[in-house]
Amino acid sequence: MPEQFTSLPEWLARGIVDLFPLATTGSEKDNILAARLKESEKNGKPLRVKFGIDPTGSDIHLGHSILFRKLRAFQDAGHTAVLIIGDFTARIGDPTGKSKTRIQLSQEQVEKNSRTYLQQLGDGKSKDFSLLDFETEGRIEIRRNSEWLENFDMARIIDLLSKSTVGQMLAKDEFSRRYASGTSIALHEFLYPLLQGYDSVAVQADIELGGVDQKFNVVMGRDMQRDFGQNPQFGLLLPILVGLDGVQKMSKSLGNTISLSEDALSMYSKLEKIPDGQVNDYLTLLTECNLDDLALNARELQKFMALHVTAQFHGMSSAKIAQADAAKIITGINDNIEDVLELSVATINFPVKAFYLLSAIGLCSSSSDARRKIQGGAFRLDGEKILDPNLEFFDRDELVGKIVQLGKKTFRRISSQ
RNA sequence: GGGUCGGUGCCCGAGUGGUUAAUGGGGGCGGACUGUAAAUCCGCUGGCUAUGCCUACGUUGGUUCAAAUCCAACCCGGCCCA
Repeated sequence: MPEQFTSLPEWLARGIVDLFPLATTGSEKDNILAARLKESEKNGKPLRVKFGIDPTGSDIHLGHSILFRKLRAFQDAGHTAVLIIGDFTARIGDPTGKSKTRIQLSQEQVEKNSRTYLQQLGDGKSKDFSLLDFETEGRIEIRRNSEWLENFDMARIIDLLSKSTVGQMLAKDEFSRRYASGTSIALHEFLYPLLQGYDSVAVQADIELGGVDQKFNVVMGRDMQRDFGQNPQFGLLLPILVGLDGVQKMSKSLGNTISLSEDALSMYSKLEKIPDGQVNDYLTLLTECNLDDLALNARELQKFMALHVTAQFHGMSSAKIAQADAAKIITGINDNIEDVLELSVATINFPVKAFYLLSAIGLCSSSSDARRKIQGGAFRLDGEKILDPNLEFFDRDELVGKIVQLGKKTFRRISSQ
């Protein structure tokens, strides 16, 4: 743990890369987060921890989960998670990390995404099996920023705009890069950081969580709060999780994600392939495991990490089954995999050709794709490689109970219905 | 608003009247290999129950036997000028 965070409790300090303000002298100690936590404990007033999500997608992956885990840690310590659904700002699109103007989403789409998000975070579930605590009174507050942004009038907007400068905006990494490279920057994109900053004012945040790429926006929140006469929030930044490729950040558009909704086997299989250099980060950011006790070689460490991360979402026993199954797949002993998803062929009309089957069943994205995969040797039925895309199956019973394998990782057992 | 350059498949980027789903690279997927992986090598990388038929080079029309390639209008972007 970096030295400057040692005054913080372990649950809070774990994994964080930046915290501000960070007092360096005794006279400023009121600004220190540690002192603030103690004070809150003493007067029994929980801190309001802001975290904003833009409902621009519908799927939460492990990369998102590190922020939610930290938010949960605050909840468990008795504080209030203020989850802001950026239903209004999503319609602008956060320019952070974007090389081009984001497409503005419709209100219906945003609403739909929000619901899916909350569901995945555990709304309605027991806190023991969910990412956030929706159960305990006072631990969560869900706000939509359309609540206060929708009815901003022009005077208000101008007032907000006056609080930042073109220089400040152009100092922001993405903007300067885009400006320099001649990519368009629409004016409304400048509004995004200001509005996210204003969210902090609206909910009177004490702390804001964010990824390191959110620093600009979080700092803007502090500026806004100061301008509106509030005590500026603390900024607490967590690293960006690197994705499956081991290089780029985990992000849906890069296709290198592990989604929270994945089944245990697929989650485990992906995790055990995380490049060696990232395994420690995964352990730090995605588990509570104590790293000091681990004296494992690289491969064992990958498996250990994969097991523990998977266990958090599926339970330890399912994770262990996934581990055993994954080992069988790797060693080529595919016949008695326990935890294979079932696949129905009830809607298929027989006789059916192999390529059409794979496509209709949803394992391949199109029938052309299925043909290519089969010709490339990716398709096995009960371990037997099938290379002819036109091979016909004459009736259902011929297939029921068999294991369809596509590539190395995808296994499905054909069910009777 | 004026001038000018440009918009090509997931991305970058060739092509500039005529076999051809469109060179090349990246990414992705599949196969081999291996400690899973990475690296390397090989293959694939629009769609269709398909040995043929569709749809594709910003949009819409036009010229032509033939257009991503020529023309027109429109839409979008960069730069310069206002």
